[in-house]
Amino acid sequence: MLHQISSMGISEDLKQTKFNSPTSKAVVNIIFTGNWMMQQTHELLKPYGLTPQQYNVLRILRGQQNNPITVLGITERMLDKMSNASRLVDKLLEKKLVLRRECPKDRRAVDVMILPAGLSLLEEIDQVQLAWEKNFARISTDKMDQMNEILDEIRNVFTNN
Amino acid sequence: MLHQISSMGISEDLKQTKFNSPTSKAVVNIIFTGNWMMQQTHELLKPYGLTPQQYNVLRILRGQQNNPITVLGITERMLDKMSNASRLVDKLLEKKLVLRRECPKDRRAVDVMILPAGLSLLEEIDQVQLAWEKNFARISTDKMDQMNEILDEIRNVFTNN
DNA sequence: TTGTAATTAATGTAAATACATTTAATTTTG
DNA sequence: CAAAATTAAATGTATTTACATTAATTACAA
Repeated sequence: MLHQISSMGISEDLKQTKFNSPTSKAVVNIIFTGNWMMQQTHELLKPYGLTPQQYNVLRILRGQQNNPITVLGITERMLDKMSNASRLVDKLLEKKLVLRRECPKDRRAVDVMILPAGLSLLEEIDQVQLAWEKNFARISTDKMDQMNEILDEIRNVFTNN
Repeated sequence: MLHQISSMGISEDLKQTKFNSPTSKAVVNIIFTGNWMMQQTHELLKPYGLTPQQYNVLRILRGQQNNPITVLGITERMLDKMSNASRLVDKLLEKKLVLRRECPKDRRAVDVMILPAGLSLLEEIDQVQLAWEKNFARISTDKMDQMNEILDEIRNVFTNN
């Protein structure tokens, strides 16, 4: 069960705030909705003892399909690059969800792989995540596509010019 | 139906990721773009010695138009509710950007107001912020409006049912 | 009224984060 | 080859965060 942290008030405030332009509003709106979405995810993960960052790392490991990935590789793929992949892997190791060993090709590097326990935990969470996403069913696929496109475009403003 | 997301605009690291649906992608995309946007804002604010949270509080205070607001009032309006408004106000006080005094109507509460120094700092930042937003000029106002509408709709899914 | 509940802000704290530094291994250069 | 530069991961640390608790005041109910 997800709890809303009195979004009524904040959403209201966002509406009441006067913005100079749709762009000015978008900047605040994206940050705000991103925080909100992260908070929702956080609540969803709590029963499974994972932080959103740990979850993100686990999913990256799953995406490797049984191939090991180095700590640096994880860092490059993380949503929030500033977090410390080393310590996140520590946490996952404590929970026995991943395996860590020296990389044979380069002894500076460390290979990390997801364990079956990690995979089955992810599968369990997948179910809940999917069920939760049904909350958005009333928003059309077209709209979601549109929004994804615009978000991508917004970030690209800085990458292609 | 599986949607293969073509992600021209998606950052390098998310590019490979396959999503099961536009909604699944949207969840990650919103969090990721929110982090990205926050990071941009953070860089923009660094020269002025403000964290994004302190900046947010200052803007809330400016929005009060010379009326005091309590610490609780600030908390309710903050983008990230979990931060500690009390300590944020402490920081702004150290910088002599705000005024804090006991609320005469309720001695439990504390009134906070922005000082002229705070206002002029905000005005300075406004200039830079506005200049930075010009980076998004090539994205049409219509698109920004669309996106704002969809983001609002996404959050509202949980408030109206 | 008086005691109980509630609210408001501040404080305590364990953990997480941002960022710098260190250590070890590898690559490059002279 | 040896020295210097670079790279990868871990570690140190100050700050921030999330969350619980406390202290003071107000509201409320018996």
